[in-house]
Amino acid sequence: MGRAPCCEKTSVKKGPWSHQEDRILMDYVTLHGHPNWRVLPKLAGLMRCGKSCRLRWTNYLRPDIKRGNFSKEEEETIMQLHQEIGNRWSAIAARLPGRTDNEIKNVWHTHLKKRVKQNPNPNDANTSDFQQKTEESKEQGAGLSPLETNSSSQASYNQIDSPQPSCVSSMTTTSTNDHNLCMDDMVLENFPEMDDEFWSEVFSGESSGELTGVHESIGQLQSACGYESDMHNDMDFWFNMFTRGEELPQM
DNA sequence: AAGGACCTCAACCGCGGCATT
DNA sequence: CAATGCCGCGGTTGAGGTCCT
Repeated sequence: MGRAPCCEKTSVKKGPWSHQEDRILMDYVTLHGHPNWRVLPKLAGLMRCGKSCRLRWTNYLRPDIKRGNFSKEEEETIMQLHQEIGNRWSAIAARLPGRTDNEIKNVWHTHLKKRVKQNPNPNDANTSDFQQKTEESKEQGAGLSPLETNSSSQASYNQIDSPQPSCVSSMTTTSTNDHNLCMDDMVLENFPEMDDEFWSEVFSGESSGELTGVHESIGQLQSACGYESDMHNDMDFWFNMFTRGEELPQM
């Protein structure tokens, strides 16, 4: 007997995620967590396979994802770890906070593999011709890296019903604009760890109305953004924070 | 300016491992 | 212990963007 299909292929939507689907998934996971990916789409009202939802969440919607170009340090780490443990992307991702295995895999296949091929010693990788060439070509191209181009073209993400994933990247692709505070930098400074536990804690006290320390910080952040802290506004608040790149005030 | 070649990366697929029944 | 179900991983694909001629 073969393995049962992960979902009913007929009634399942495939392909790029729409803005609305992102919102539904994010709202649902934020409120209820993801105890069972298989039934989650049904409960959330999404015409997606559970796997697809999990992938979307882990690769894009998760709030602790760091986006933007990989730093040299990160690239070196990837090359070193790859040399040590091979194609174990998830293990490598575990050593690079905020990076996903998919992202690392892509970077490996598109850049690092070639670089390593050309220069097997990772320590010398920085000086390889390939990297110079790559960086040169990146700097050309209208003066924007692909990601920057991406995020700028998606600056009006909330107006476009586009399946683009970089709702988060518009905030976290930082460096060029100090005014656009990086969500990671800003929030992580205030909150030690934003993992699943964090998020469940964030919303766990909603019904009781009890504010934990985390809630207080969030409350401050929300009021600084002009939000009142109630259930409905929490939803809008976090949605805007993570998907629309709403600018954060200094705390 | 056009269009073909190449590159990037989001998303899908299938499989293995582990937990549960 | 076998069957079943779910999750997570790694490989692969294909659409869209960019570069080159």
